[in-house]
Amino acid sequence: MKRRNTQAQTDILNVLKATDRALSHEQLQAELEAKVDRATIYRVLNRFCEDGLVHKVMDDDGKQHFAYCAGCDKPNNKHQHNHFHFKCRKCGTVECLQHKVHIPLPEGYVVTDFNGMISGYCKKCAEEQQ
Amino acid sequence: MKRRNTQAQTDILNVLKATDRALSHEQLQAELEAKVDRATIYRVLNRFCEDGLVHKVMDDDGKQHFAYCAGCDKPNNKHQHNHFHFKCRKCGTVECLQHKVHIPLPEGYVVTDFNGMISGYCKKCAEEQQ
DNA sequence: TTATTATTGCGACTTAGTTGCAATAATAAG
DNA sequence: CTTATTATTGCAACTAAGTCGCAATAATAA
Repeated sequence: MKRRNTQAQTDILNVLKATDRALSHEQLQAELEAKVDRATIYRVLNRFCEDGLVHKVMDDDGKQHFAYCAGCDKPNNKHQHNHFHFKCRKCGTVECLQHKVHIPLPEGYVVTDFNGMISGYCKKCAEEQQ
Repeated sequence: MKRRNTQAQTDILNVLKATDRALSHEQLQAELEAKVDRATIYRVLNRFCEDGLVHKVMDDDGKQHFAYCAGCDKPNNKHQHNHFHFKCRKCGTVECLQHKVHIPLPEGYVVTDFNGMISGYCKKCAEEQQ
């Protein structure tokens, strides 16, 4: 199953590369100005995840967000997304936090994925709040 | 809006108290042997969350899980769920990890919620794996 | 230029969770 | 104990996110 170069894919990747945020499908579609089909966007994003180009984060409403892998660790060719994300309850942006975490696991446990999400108010929205 | 004591509520709370796991709606319903309506279960669980009796965790498939608050911090009457959860990809159980985390946030940011989920294989399933 | 097959778009579908509303039942009032 | 109040329940309908099958399209290879 060899990958092909398509307009949809480069468009989507460009949108993701142009921001340091993790975008929801909705936000992505808005940026793309509805030029790409819903289902296609999801399929492209999932392919990107498989290829390690992008990582997926789940917010606490159960919505997927996708971010271009910029500052992700890659020890021995394996992607690691052991950083947290912050979601602002007001403006809805999801951003990657720098801080890397290592959680000690009970003996014998094997990790495959990491999903860390903190919600609250970003500086701008917190100030506007009262 | 005063709370009332009902059968459904005590049943649900008892199921949650009887385990150290975070249960999905599905798992809970199985334990209850379908005696309680789907919508009611969700409503009861959300009420428990509001009252700080239970905490909600999102797994990386976007599914909610609920756990009785046993080892949760309560500094000045405010609940804190700053611990991680581990979800086994094979048996599907979600358990609370002891390790508490503190993530440094950019200045001016305000935290309201914390959701940390690690996926992989628990000891039992990891051993059975190969 | 043609053949192969990955990718797309469309629509239908699934699953998790929510909501409106009438019926039920826990508590308060008499 | 009886009645009134209203929180809670059950049901069905709904919503929203994400997936899937399939025929049409379009990258790449031949």
